[in-house]
Amino acid sequence: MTRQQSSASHRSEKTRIRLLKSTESIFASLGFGGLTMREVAHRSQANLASAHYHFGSKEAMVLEMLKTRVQPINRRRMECLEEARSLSDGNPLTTRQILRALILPIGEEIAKSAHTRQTLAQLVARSFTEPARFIERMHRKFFGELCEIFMDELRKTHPTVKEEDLYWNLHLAISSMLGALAQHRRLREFSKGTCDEDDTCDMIERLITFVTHGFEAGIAK
Amino acid sequence: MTRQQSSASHRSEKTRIRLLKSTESIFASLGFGGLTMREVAHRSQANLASAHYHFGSKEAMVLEMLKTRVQPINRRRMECLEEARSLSDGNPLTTRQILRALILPIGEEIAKSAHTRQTLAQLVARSFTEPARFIERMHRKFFGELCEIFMDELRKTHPTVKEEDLYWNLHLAISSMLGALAQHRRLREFSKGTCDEDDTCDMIERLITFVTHGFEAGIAK
DNA sequence: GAAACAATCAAACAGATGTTTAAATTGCTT
DNA sequence: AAGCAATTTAAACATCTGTTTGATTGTTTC
Repeated sequence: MTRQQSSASHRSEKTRIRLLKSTESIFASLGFGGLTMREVAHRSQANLASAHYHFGSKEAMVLEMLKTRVQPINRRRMECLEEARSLSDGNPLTTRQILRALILPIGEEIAKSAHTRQTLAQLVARSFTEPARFIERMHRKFFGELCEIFMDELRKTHPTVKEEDLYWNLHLAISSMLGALAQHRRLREFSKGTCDEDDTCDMIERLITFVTHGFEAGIAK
Repeated sequence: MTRQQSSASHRSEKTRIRLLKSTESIFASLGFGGLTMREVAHRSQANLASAHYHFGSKEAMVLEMLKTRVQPINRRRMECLEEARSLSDGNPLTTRQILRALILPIGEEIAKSAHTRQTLAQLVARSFTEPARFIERMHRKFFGELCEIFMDELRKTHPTVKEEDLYWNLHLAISSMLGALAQHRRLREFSKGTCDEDDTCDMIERLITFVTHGFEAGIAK
Protein backbone atom coordinates (compact mmCIF):
# COMPACT_ATOMS: atom_id res chain seq x y z
CA MET A 1 0.00 0.00 0.00
CA THR A 2 2.75 2.40 0.93
CA ARG A 3 4.84 3.70 -1.90
CA GLN A 4 8.09 1.79 -1.97
CA GLN A 5 11.00 4.06 -1.08
CA SER A 6 13.59 2.24 -3.19
CA SER A 7 12.31 2.82 -6.69
CA ALA A 8 13.26 6.14 -8.22
CA SER A 9 10.06 8.07 -8.70
CA HIS A 10 9.07 8.98 -12.20
CA ARG A 11 7.70 12.36 -11.35
CA SER A 12 8.56 15.14 -8.98
CA GLU A 13 7.77 14.52 -5.33
CA LYS A 14 6.12 17.85 -4.79
CA THR A 15 3.16 16.42 -2.96
CA ARG A 16 5.26 14.33 -0.64
CA ILE A 17 7.39 17.31 0.28
CA ARG A 18 4.43 19.61 0.73
CA LEU A 19 2.90 17.02 3.06
CA LEU A 20 6.06 16.84 5.15
CA LYS A 21 6.24 20.60 5.38
CA SER A 22 2.66 20.91 6.58
CA THR A 23 3.23 18.06 9.01
CA GLU A 24 6.17 19.97 10.39
CA SER A 25 4.40 23.22 11.13
CA ILE A 26 1.22 21.63 12.43
CA PHE A 27 3.11 19.23 14.69
CA ALA A 28 5.21 22.11 15.98
CA SER A 29 2.21 24.13 17.02
CA LEU A 30 -0.32 21.46 17.97
CA GLY A 31 1.63 18.29 18.79
CA PHE A 32 0.91 14.77 17.62
CA GLY A 33 -2.59 14.63 19.03
CA GLY A 34 -3.57 17.99 17.59
CA LEU A 35 -2.28 17.13 14.13
CA THR A 36 -4.98 15.66 11.89
CA MET A 37 -4.46 14.03 8.53
CA ARG A 38 -7.24 16.13 7.08
CA GLU A 39 -5.59 19.38 8.13
CA VAL A 40 -2.23 18.24 6.75
CA ALA A 41 -3.84 17.30 3.45
CA HIS A 42 -5.78 20.55 3.29
CA ARG A 43 -2.75 22.76 3.90
CA SER A 44 -0.77 20.76 1.35
CA GLN A 45 -3.54 21.11 -1.19
CA ALA A 46 -3.47 17.35 -1.42
CA ASN A 47 -6.07 14.65 -1.02
CA LEU A 48 -6.56 13.01 2.33
CA ALA A 49 -5.79 9.56 0.97
CA SER A 50 -2.55 10.61 -0.69
CA ALA A 51 -1.03 11.20 2.71
CA HIS A 52 -1.65 7.54 3.48
CA TYR A 53 -0.45 6.60 0.04
CA HIS A 54 2.91 8.28 0.61
CA PHE A 55 3.54 7.35 4.21
CA GLY A 56 1.21 4.54 5.19
CA SER A 57 0.01 6.02 8.46
CA LYS A 58 -0.04 9.16 10.58
CA GLU A 59 2.67 7.80 12.84
CA ALA A 60 4.95 6.93 9.95
CA MET A 61 4.43 10.36 8.42
CA VAL A 62 5.33 12.25 11.58
CA LEU A 63 8.29 9.95 12.15
CA GLU A 64 9.54 10.60 8.63
CA MET A 65 9.27 14.34 9.19
CA LEU A 66 11.12 14.16 12.51
CA LYS A 67 13.90 12.05 11.04
CA THR A 68 14.57 14.40 8.16
CA ARG A 69 14.73 17.27 10.63
CA VAL A 70 16.74 15.66 13.43
CA GLN A 71 19.38 13.68 11.58
CA PRO A 72 21.10 16.63 9.86
CA ILE A 73 21.32 18.45 13.18
CA ASN A 74 22.94 15.47 14.88
CA ARG A 75 25.41 15.08 12.02
CA ARG A 76 26.31 18.73 12.39
CA ARG A 77 26.88 18.20 16.10
CA MET A 78 29.44 15.53 15.38
CA GLU A 79 31.11 17.80 12.85
CA CYS A 80 31.34 20.62 15.36
CA LEU A 81 32.95 18.28 17.85
CA GLU A 82 35.45 17.16 15.22
CA GLU A 83 36.28 20.74 14.31
CA ALA A 84 36.96 21.59 17.92
CA ARG A 85 39.15 18.50 18.32
CA SER A 86 41.21 19.37 15.28
CA LEU A 87 41.78 22.89 16.62
CA SER A 88 43.03 21.74 20.02
CA ASP A 89 45.66 19.30 18.80
CA GLY A 90 45.31 16.53 21.33
CA ASN A 91 44.46 18.64 24.35
CA PRO A 92 41.10 18.11 26.03
CA LEU A 93 38.39 20.49 24.85
CA THR A 94 36.95 23.13 27.11
CA THR A 95 33.51 22.59 28.60
CA ARG A 96 32.31 25.48 26.51
CA GLN A 97 33.58 23.93 23.29
CA ILE A 98 31.79 20.67 24.01
CA LEU A 99 28.48 22.24 24.96
CA ARG A 100 28.74 24.61 22.04
CA ALA A 101 28.97 21.65 19.67
CA LEU A 102 25.75 20.38 21.23
CA ILE A 103 23.81 23.61 20.99
CA LEU A 104 25.13 25.59 18.03
CA PRO A 105 23.81 23.29 15.24
CA ILE A 106 20.23 23.87 16.33
CA GLY A 107 20.84 27.59 16.27
CA GLU A 108 22.28 27.38 12.77
CA GLU A 109 19.23 25.50 11.58
CA ILE A 110 16.82 27.92 13.23
CA ALA A 111 18.59 30.90 11.70
CA LYS A 112 18.38 29.44 8.21
CA SER A 113 14.92 30.67 7.26
CA ALA A 114 11.85 32.41 8.53
CA HIS A 115 10.01 29.12 8.36
CA THR A 116 12.46 27.29 10.64
CA ARG A 117 12.67 30.30 12.93
CA GLN A 118 8.99 29.93 13.62
CA THR A 119 8.78 26.16 13.86
CA LEU A 120 12.06 24.41 14.60
CA ALA A 121 12.52 25.44 18.22
CA GLN A 122 9.02 24.35 19.04
CA LEU A 123 9.35 21.25 16.92
CA VAL A 124 12.44 19.96 18.70
CA ALA A 125 11.09 20.84 22.11
CA ARG A 126 7.71 19.29 21.44
CA SER A 127 9.24 16.09 20.16
CA PHE A 128 10.90 15.72 23.55
CA THR A 129 7.78 16.32 25.59
CA GLU A 130 5.33 14.49 23.34
CA PRO A 131 3.60 11.66 25.22
CA ALA A 132 3.45 9.37 22.17
CA ARG A 133 5.54 6.28 22.76
CA PHE A 134 6.86 5.87 19.24
CA ILE A 135 8.52 9.29 19.38
CA GLU A 136 10.25 8.34 22.61
CA ARG A 137 11.57 5.24 20.88
CA MET A 138 12.94 7.36 18.07
CA HIS A 139 14.77 9.60 20.52
CA ARG A 140 16.38 6.65 22.23
CA LYS A 141 17.63 5.47 18.87
CA PHE A 142 18.91 8.82 17.60
CA PHE A 143 20.28 10.40 20.76
CA GLY A 144 21.50 7.50 22.87
CA GLU A 145 24.75 7.09 21.00
CA LEU A 146 25.30 10.82 20.55
CA CYS A 147 24.98 11.47 24.28
CA GLU A 148 27.61 8.86 25.06
CA ILE A 149 30.04 10.50 22.65
CA PHE A 150 29.56 13.84 24.37
CA MET A 151 29.92 12.16 27.77
CA ASP A 152 33.25 10.68 26.67
CA GLU A 153 34.45 14.10 25.64
CA LEU A 154 33.44 15.53 29.01
CA ARG A 155 35.24 12.68 30.78
CA LYS A 156 38.45 13.58 28.98
CA THR A 157 38.08 17.23 29.94
CA HIS A 158 37.20 16.47 33.57
CA PRO A 159 39.02 13.23 34.41
CA THR A 160 38.79 13.68 38.18
CA VAL A 161 35.08 14.49 38.35
CA LYS A 162 32.68 11.77 39.50
CA GLU A 163 30.56 10.04 36.85
CA GLU A 164 27.42 10.96 38.74
CA ASP A 165 28.22 14.66 38.63
CA LEU A 166 29.05 14.59 34.94
CA TYR A 167 25.81 12.80 34.08
CA TRP A 168 23.72 15.06 36.27
CA ASN A 169 25.10 18.25 34.80
CA LEU A 170 25.08 17.12 31.19
CA HIS A 171 21.46 16.16 31.81
CA LEU A 172 20.78 19.62 33.20
CA ALA A 173 22.53 21.27 30.26
CA ILE A 174 20.48 19.31 27.74
CA SER A 175 17.28 19.92 29.69
CA SER A 176 18.02 23.63 29.79
CA MET A 177 18.57 23.69 26.06
CA LEU A 178 15.27 21.93 25.44
CA GLY A 179 13.46 24.09 27.95
CA ALA A 180 14.82 27.25 26.37
CA LEU A 181 13.72 26.08 22.94
CA ALA A 182 10.27 25.16 24.23
CA GLN A 183 9.73 28.48 26.01
CA HIS A 184 11.42 30.50 23.29
CA ARG A 185 8.35 32.17 21.89
CA ARG A 186 7.23 33.33 25.34
CA LEU A 187 10.25 35.57 25.81
CA ARG A 188 8.92 38.63 24.05
CA GLU A 189 5.72 38.80 26.06
CA PHE A 190 7.52 37.81 29.24
CA SER A 191 10.03 40.64 28.85
CA LYS A 192 7.32 43.11 27.80
CA GLY A 193 9.12 43.65 24.52
CA THR A 194 12.53 44.29 26.04
CA CYS A 195 14.13 41.18 24.52
CA ASP A 196 14.23 40.24 20.84
CA GLU A 197 13.55 36.53 20.57
CA ASP A 198 14.24 36.54 16.84
CA ASP A 199 17.91 37.31 17.30
CA THR A 200 18.85 33.65 17.15
CA CYS A 201 22.55 34.32 17.35
CA ASP A 202 22.16 36.24 20.59
CA MET A 203 19.95 33.57 22.05
CA ILE A 204 22.38 30.77 21.27
CA GLU A 205 25.33 32.63 22.75
CA ARG A 206 23.39 33.41 25.90
CA LEU A 207 22.26 29.81 26.19
CA ILE A 208 25.79 28.47 25.75
CA THR A 209 27.14 30.82 28.39
CA PHE A 210 24.33 29.89 30.73
CA VAL A 211 24.75 26.12 30.53
CA THR A 212 28.55 26.23 30.49
CA HIS A 213 28.74 28.06 33.79
CA GLY A 214 25.89 26.04 35.25
CA PHE A 215 27.72 22.87 34.31
CA GLU A 216 31.08 23.95 35.69
CA ALA A 217 29.55 25.10 38.96
CA GLY A 218 27.78 21.76 39.28
CA ILE A 219 30.94 19.67 38.99
CA ALA A 220 33.10 21.97 41.12
CA LYS A 221 34.23 20.85 44.57
CA MET B 1 -26.14 21.91 34.63
CA THR B 2 -22.85 22.17 36.48
CA ARG B 3 -22.99 21.73 40.22
CA GLN B 4 -22.81 25.12 41.87
CA GLN B 5 -19.51 25.57 43.70
CA SER B 6 -20.85 27.91 46.37
CA SER B 7 -23.24 25.67 48.29
CA ALA B 8 -21.68 23.48 50.93
CA SER B 9 -22.12 19.94 49.73
CA HIS B 10 -24.36 17.73 51.75
CA ARG B 11 -22.36 14.56 51.28
CA SER B 12 -18.70 13.70 51.01
CA GLU B 13 -17.01 14.74 47.78
CA LYS B 14 -15.17 11.50 47.32
CA THR B 15 -16.09 11.19 43.66
CA ARG B 16 -15.07 14.71 42.81
CA ILE B 17 -11.68 14.25 44.42
CA ARG B 18 -11.11 10.88 42.82
CA LEU B 19 -11.89 12.42 39.45
CA LEU B 20 -9.36 15.20 40.01
CA LYS B 21 -6.71 12.73 41.05
CA SER B 22 -7.20 10.58 37.97
CA THR B 23 -7.22 13.69 35.82
CA GLU B 24 -3.89 14.63 37.34
CA SER B 25 -2.05 11.42 36.60
CA ILE B 26 -3.53 10.90 33.15
CA PHE B 27 -2.84 14.50 32.12
CA ALA B 28 0.72 14.17 33.43
CA SER B 29 1.47 11.13 31.33
CA LEU B 30 -0.68 11.71 28.23
CA GLY B 31 -1.37 15.44 28.03
CA PHE B 32 -4.69 17.14 27.33
CA GLY B 33 -5.30 15.42 24.03
CA GLY B 34 -4.46 11.98 25.38
CA LEU B 35 -6.75 12.37 28.36
CA THR B 36 -10.24 11.03 27.75
CA MET B 37 -13.25 11.50 29.97
CA ARG B 38 -13.95 7.78 29.77
CA GLU B 39 -10.53 6.87 31.07
CA VAL B 40 -10.80 9.40 33.89
CA ALA B 41 -14.21 8.06 34.86
CA HIS B 42 -13.02 4.46 34.66
CA ARG B 43 -9.96 5.01 36.86
CA SER B 44 -12.09 6.92 39.34
CA GLN B 45 -14.67 4.14 39.40
CA ALA B 46 -17.21 6.77 38.50
CA ASN B 47 -19.72 7.15 35.74
CA LEU B 48 -18.82 9.03 32.60
CA ALA B 49 -21.61 11.52 33.05
CA SER B 50 -20.66 12.34 36.63
CA ALA B 51 -17.45 13.93 35.43
CA HIS B 52 -19.55 16.36 33.42
CA TYR B 53 -21.91 16.74 36.34
CA HIS B 54 -19.10 17.88 38.63
CA PHE B 55 -17.09 20.04 36.26
CA GLY B 56 -19.22 20.84 33.23
CA SER B 57 -16.61 20.01 30.61
CA LYS B 58 -13.25 18.40 30.02
CA GLU B 59 -11.55 21.77 29.81
CA ALA B 60 -13.06 22.95 33.06
CA MET B 61 -12.06 19.72 34.79
CA VAL B 62 -8.42 19.93 33.71
CA LEU B 63 -8.33 23.63 34.59
CA GLU B 64 -9.69 22.89 38.04
CA MET B 65 -7.01 20.25 38.55
CA LEU B 66 -4.22 22.55 37.41
CA LYS B 67 -5.41 25.38 39.63
CA THR B 68 -5.49 23.26 42.76
CA ARG B 69 -1.96 22.11 41.98
CA VAL B 70 -0.37 25.35 40.86
CA GLN B 71 -1.77 27.89 43.28
CA PRO B 72 -0.30 26.38 46.48
CA ILE B 73 3.12 26.24 44.84
CA ASN B 74 2.98 29.89 43.84
CA ARG B 75 1.85 30.89 47.34
CA ARG B 76 4.80 28.99 48.74
CA ARG B 77 7.12 30.82 46.36
CA MET B 78 6.00 34.14 47.76
CA GLU B 79 6.47 32.83 51.28
CA CYS B 80 10.02 31.73 50.51
CA LEU B 81 10.79 35.15 49.13
CA GLU B 82 9.37 36.77 52.26
CA GLU B 83 11.42 34.48 54.50
CA ALA B 84 14.59 35.38 52.66
CA ARG B 85 13.77 39.09 52.91
CA SER B 86 13.19 38.90 56.64
CA LEU B 87 16.55 37.16 57.11
CA SER B 88 18.54 39.78 55.22
CA ASP B 89 17.25 42.84 57.08
CA GLY B 90 16.99 45.32 54.26
CA ASN B 91 19.98 44.17 52.22
CA PRO B 92 19.36 42.90 48.72
CA LEU B 93 18.99 39.13 48.47
CA THR B 94 21.58 37.00 46.73
CA THR B 95 20.81 35.63 43.28
CA ARG B 96 20.78 32.19 44.80
CA GLN B 97 18.21 33.15 47.43
CA ILE B 98 15.88 34.54 44.78
CA LEU B 99 16.13 31.61 42.42
CA ARG B 100 15.86 29.21 45.33
CA ALA B 101 12.52 30.77 46.26
CA LEU B 102 11.41 30.09 42.70
CA ILE B 103 12.51 26.47 42.54
CA LEU B 104 12.38 25.03 46.05
CA PRO B 105 8.57 24.99 46.45
CA ILE B 106 8.18 22.61 43.53
CA GLY B 107 10.76 20.33 45.08
CA GLU B 108 8.93 20.37 48.40
CA GLU B 109 5.71 19.42 46.67
CA ILE B 110 7.35 16.65 44.66
CA ALA B 111 8.98 15.20 47.75
CA LYS B 112 5.68 15.06 49.62
CA SER B 113 4.45 11.68 48.39
CA ALA B 114 5.17 8.86 45.99
CA HIS B 115 2.18 10.01 43.94
CA THR B 116 3.49 13.53 43.44
CA ARG B 117 7.00 12.21 42.86
CA GLN B 118 5.72 10.35 39.84
CA THR B 119 3.36 12.95 38.46
CA LEU B 120 4.05 16.51 39.57
CA ALA B 121 7.27 17.15 37.66
CA GLN B 122 5.70 15.94 34.44
CA LEU B 123 2.46 17.71 35.25
CA VAL B 124 4.04 21.12 35.65
CA ALA B 125 6.29 20.68 32.65
CA ARG B 126 3.48 19.42 30.45
CA SER B 127 1.22 22.27 31.42
CA PHE B 128 3.86 24.61 30.01
CA THR B 129 4.30 22.80 26.70
CA GLU B 130 0.67 21.86 26.14
CA PRO B 131 -0.64 23.34 22.89
CA ALA B 132 -4.13 23.96 24.26
CA ARG B 133 -4.88 27.65 24.31
CA PHE B 134 -6.90 27.72 27.51
CA ILE B 135 -3.93 26.41 29.49
CA GLU B 136 -1.74 29.14 28.08
CA ARG B 137 -4.32 31.66 29.23
CA MET B 138 -4.22 30.19 32.72
CA HIS B 139 -0.45 30.52 32.86
CA ARG B 140 -0.56 34.13 31.83
CA LYS B 141 -2.98 34.79 34.65
CA PHE B 142 -1.14 32.84 37.35
CA PHE B 143 2.49 33.51 36.51
CA GLY B 144 2.50 36.98 34.98
CA GLU B 145 2.35 38.81 38.28
CA LEU B 146 4.67 36.36 40.05
CA CYS B 147 7.38 36.82 37.43
CA GLU B 148 7.29 40.57 37.83
CA ILE B 149 7.75 40.25 41.58
CA PHE B 150 10.82 38.09 41.05
CA MET B 151 12.13 40.50 38.44
CA ASP B 152 11.81 43.36 40.92
CA GLU B 153 13.81 41.41 43.44
CA LEU B 154 16.51 40.73 40.86
CA ARG B 155 16.60 44.44 39.96
CA LYS B 156 17.30 45.31 43.57
CA THR B 157 20.11 42.75 43.73
CA HIS B 158 21.65 43.81 40.42
CA PRO B 159 20.85 47.52 40.06
CA THR B 160 23.52 48.18 37.42
CA VAL B 161 22.62 45.30 35.12
CA LYS B 162 20.67 46.02 31.94
CA GLU B 163 16.97 45.12 31.89
CA GLU B 164 17.50 43.02 28.78
CA ASP B 165 20.11 40.86 30.48
CA LEU B 166 18.00 40.37 33.57
CA TYR B 167 14.96 39.30 31.53
CA TRP B 168 16.98 37.01 29.31
CA ASN B 169 18.62 35.19 32.17
CA LEU B 170 15.54 34.92 34.34
CA HIS B 171 13.85 33.49 31.28
CA LEU B 172 16.70 30.99 30.87
CA ALA B 173 16.55 30.06 34.56
CA ILE B 174 12.80 29.41 34.40
CA SER B 175 13.16 27.50 31.14
CA SER B 176 15.92 25.37 32.65
CA MET B 177 13.74 24.57 35.63
CA LEU B 178 10.85 23.54 33.38
CA GLY B 179 13.14 21.58 31.08
CA ALA B 180 14.69 19.75 34.02
CA LEU B 181 11.24 18.86 35.33
CA ALA B 182 10.09 17.69 31.92
CA GLN B 183 13.15 15.53 31.31
CA HIS B 184 13.36 14.36 34.89
CA ARG B 185 12.26 10.79 34.38
CA ARG B 186 14.79 10.26 31.60
CA LEU B 187 17.78 10.75 33.89
CA ARG B 188 18.04 7.20 35.16
CA GLU B 189 18.15 5.63 31.72
CA PHE B 190 20.32 8.42 30.39
CA SER B 191 22.90 7.90 33.13
CA LYS B 192 22.68 4.12 32.84
CA GLY B 193 21.62 3.88 36.47
CA THR B 194 24.41 6.08 37.81
CA CYS B 195 22.08 8.85 38.99
CA ASP B 196 19.12 8.50 41.33
CA GLU B 197 16.31 10.60 39.99
CA ASP B 198 14.15 9.93 43.04
CA ASP B 199 16.44 11.88 45.34
CA THR B 200 14.39 15.03 44.96
CA CYS B 201 16.47 16.99 47.44
CA ASP B 202 19.65 16.32 45.49
CA MET B 203 17.99 17.25 42.23
CA ILE B 204 16.68 20.56 43.54
CA GLU B 205 20.04 21.56 44.99
CA ARG B 206 21.81 20.69 41.74
CA LEU B 207 19.24 22.62 39.75
CA ILE B 208 19.52 25.69 41.97
CA THR B 209 23.32 25.66 41.70
CA PHE B 210 23.10 25.23 37.94
CA VAL B 211 20.72 28.11 37.26
CA THR B 212 22.32 30.44 39.80
CA HIS B 213 25.73 30.24 38.16
CA GLY B 214 24.23 30.28 34.71
CA PHE B 215 22.34 33.44 35.60
CA GLU B 216 25.30 35.22 37.14
CA ALA B 217 27.55 34.39 34.21
CA GLY B 218 24.89 35.73 31.85
CA ILE B 219 24.67 39.14 33.49
CA ALA B 220 28.40 39.55 34.06
CA LYS B 221 30.29 42.19 32.06
C1' DG C 1 -43.15 10.10 55.75
C1' DA C 2 -43.23 13.20 51.73
C1' DA C 3 -41.23 16.65 49.14
C1' DA C 4 -36.77 18.55 47.49
C1' DC C 5 -32.41 18.31 46.31
C1' DA C 6 -27.83 16.04 45.14
C1' DA C 7 -25.58 12.48 42.85
C1' DT C 8 -25.20 8.46 39.91
C1' DC C 9 -26.25 5.72 36.05
C1' DA C 10 -27.10 3.57 31.28
C1' DA C 11 -27.93 4.92 26.88
C1' DA C 12 -27.76 7.61 23.09
C1' DC C 13 -26.09 11.59 20.05
C1' DA C 14 -23.38 14.27 16.94
C1' DG C 15 -19.12 15.11 15.27
C1' DA C 16 -14.30 14.12 14.28
C1' DT C 17 -10.60 11.00 13.22
C1' DG C 18 -7.40 7.43 11.02
C1' DT C 19 -7.85 4.34 7.56
C1' DT C 20 -9.43 1.71 3.46
C1' DT C 21 -11.44 0.99 -1.03
C1' DA C 22 -11.90 1.21 -5.82
C1' DA C 23 -12.24 4.06 -9.56
C1' DA C 24 -10.22 7.88 -12.19
C1' DT C 25 -6.38 10.44 -13.72
C1' DT C 26 -1.68 11.54 -14.70
C1' DG C 27 2.89 11.16 -16.66
C1' DC C 28 6.42 8.42 -18.44
C1' DT C 29 8.19 4.62 -21.49
C1' DT C 30 7.98 1.85 -25.37
C1' DA D 1 -0.55 6.19 -29.78
C1' DA D 2 -0.80 2.58 -26.40
C1' DG D 3 0.39 0.56 -22.28
C1' DC D 4 1.59 0.79 -17.68
C1' DA D 5 2.75 2.03 -13.24
C1' DA D 6 2.49 5.96 -10.22
C1' DT D 7 -0.47 9.02 -8.29
C1' DT D 8 -4.72 11.36 -7.14
C1' DT D 9 -9.49 11.38 -6.05
C1' DA D 10 -14.26 10.91 -3.82
C1' DA D 11 -16.62 8.17 -0.89
C1' DA D 12 -17.33 5.24 2.67
C1' DC D 13 -16.06 2.68 7.12
C1' DA D 14 -15.33 1.78 11.81
C1' DT D 15 -14.03 3.70 15.93
C1' DC D 16 -13.47 7.03 19.38
C1' DT D 17 -14.50 11.46 21.30
C1' DG D 18 -17.02 15.07 24.42
C1' DT D 19 -21.50 15.86 25.60
C1' DT D 20 -26.51 15.42 26.67
C1' DT D 21 -30.64 13.20 28.19
C1' DG D 22 -33.91 11.14 31.22
C1' DA D 23 -34.53 7.92 34.63
C1' DT D 24 -33.00 6.23 39.20
C1' DT D 25 -30.95 6.20 43.64
C1' DG D 26 -29.51 8.28 47.86
C1' DT D 27 -29.71 12.02 51.31
C1' DT D 28 -31.53 15.99 53.65
C1' DT D 29 -35.31 18.97 55.21
C1' DC D 30 -39.71 20.13 56.71
